[in-house]
Amino acid sequence: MSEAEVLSLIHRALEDAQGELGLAELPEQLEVVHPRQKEHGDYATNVALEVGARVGRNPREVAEVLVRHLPESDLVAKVEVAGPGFINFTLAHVWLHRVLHEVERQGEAYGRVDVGGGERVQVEFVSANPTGPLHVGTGRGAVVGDALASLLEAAGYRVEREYYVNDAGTQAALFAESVEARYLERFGREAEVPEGGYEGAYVVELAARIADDLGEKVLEMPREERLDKLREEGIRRSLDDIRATLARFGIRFDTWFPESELQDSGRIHQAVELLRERGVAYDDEGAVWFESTRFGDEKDRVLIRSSGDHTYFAADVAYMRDKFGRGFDRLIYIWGADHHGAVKRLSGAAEVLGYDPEKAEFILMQLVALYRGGEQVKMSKRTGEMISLDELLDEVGPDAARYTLLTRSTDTALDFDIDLVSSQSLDNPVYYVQYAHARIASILRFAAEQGVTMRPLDEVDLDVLQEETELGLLRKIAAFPERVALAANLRAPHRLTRYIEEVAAGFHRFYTACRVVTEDEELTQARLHLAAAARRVIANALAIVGVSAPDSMERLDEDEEA
RNA sequence: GCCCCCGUAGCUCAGCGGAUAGAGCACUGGCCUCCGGAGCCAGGGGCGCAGGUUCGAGUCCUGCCGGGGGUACCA
Repeated sequence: MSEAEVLSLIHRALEDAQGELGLAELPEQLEVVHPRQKEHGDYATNVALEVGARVGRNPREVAEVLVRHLPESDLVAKVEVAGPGFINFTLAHVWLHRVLHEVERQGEAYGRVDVGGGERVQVEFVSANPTGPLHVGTGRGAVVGDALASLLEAAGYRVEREYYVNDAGTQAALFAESVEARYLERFGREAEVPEGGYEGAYVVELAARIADDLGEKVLEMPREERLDKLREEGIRRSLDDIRATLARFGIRFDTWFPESELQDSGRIHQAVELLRERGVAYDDEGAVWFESTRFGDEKDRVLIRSSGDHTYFAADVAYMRDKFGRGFDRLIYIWGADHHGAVKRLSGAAEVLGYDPEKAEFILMQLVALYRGGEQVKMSKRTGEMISLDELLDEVGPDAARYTLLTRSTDTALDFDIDLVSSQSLDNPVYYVQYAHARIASILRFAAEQGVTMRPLDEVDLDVLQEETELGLLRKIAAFPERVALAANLRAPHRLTRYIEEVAAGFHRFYTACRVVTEDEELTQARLHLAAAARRVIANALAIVGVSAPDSMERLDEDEEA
């Protein structure tokens, strides 16, 4: 609202002054920003700079003209022309006080905005092969995908979360053979994990569980039937494990979409044939190829191998058709950066198939490098040398793990040192913001204990909130909706964790400078409402990123053994 | 070679084309008769290099240098 109000003032001034400025057309895009320097007010606009450049007049003069034409508003305390020609708006305190009413009125919904317009968007994430436990790298995708989905919901999109289950390709077959080997060994038979198969201890345990559940009956099956059975049993159990791990992170999916469904229904081959009809697929050396060089790829890529098996890419094309066919307006893929090569291909295919490539967004996450005690831990699913996400959660806890994975831009590679995050966990910003929340809860408890009852906001004189730290906190609280919109538009959940830290810092500063519960009843009432609003914003924002907002935290044990 | 990401404070990272570039950690010095000191305040230090676009560039474009990742009829 705030931005819109200021923008409309500027717009009216522009219309009014159009003739005087000799401006043929109004600038189509007006914008205001929050200046970095406090002295520059709450909002600043650069229109005068743009208009000045366009009509060849000194921007400061233009700014002066515009200011003369600005409509009066009792929400604006001061308007100034500054620097090269910025117009700075300082909001009246009344405006800031008003935000507390807004927070109270909207409650849990405060911060929600509508930039999505109810668009149906599907976020597909994790989608790790169900051949073993999730590891830390996939953890980043899990957390970012889930937080982004929540963020988009808060921004007015209708969101569905989906996990694509690779249960039909080469890896699934290798997995089945690996499980088979361990299963046979379990019954004393000679067997070996195939070349390129899954060597990890996980498969041994999994085979043992299957052997316990099904006994020897799988032994007698013909090979092909046995492999089918073991693949199905193995994948089902892996998915259960994956689901359990994700549940610890608070992540759930609306849909688990199996690749086998695309294969069994013949839709992968259908998709390939469609590409052929559009003239971008051809046969060569017994395989079917996609002309990805048309889309900037350095070479064409195989869709169907000469063995008759489809590649991941072929399934991806069929899968995308399926997604759009289900009526989503927008698809968001959360992929690891190691898959970036597939992006051009797939969006090329989308274009050929008549979809708007803009409607399929790819968010590439740079990789997570895991460290333990300063030493990098090399991970390989094949050899089974890896730290699972479960182990990480055991050591660090879901809140700290989740928050840490959300503090950085997805464009940045992330070094995650387990020892550092767990041993220095008190320095983790997640505790900083949770502490702010708990502190506020504690104040509210204290007030109640003192017999102070919060009056309805309508009966509280908010005008007593005039301290710099009070106003600063109010500004942070007021900014929540626009921060949600920005983070959603940028598809950047880390923008939100940053914001939460700003609110927490704003609160801590306020707390240090201002005592809430005092003899002054009016001031106490106003400050209680301010604190409650800050708590509400922290809680709502933490809910979006999926981190808990505790009402109390365990006290540090000062007497810990030295 | 080609493709993607990154290069900002001693370290880890933010930064919506705007004015005097911010946090955390680390370091130094302060702040509890009172609501939780897991806090607050103060201090030092920084946009890889070279061009270009723009009234204005950490931000956009080109080239170079450095780091990470990808580049299979693997996923």
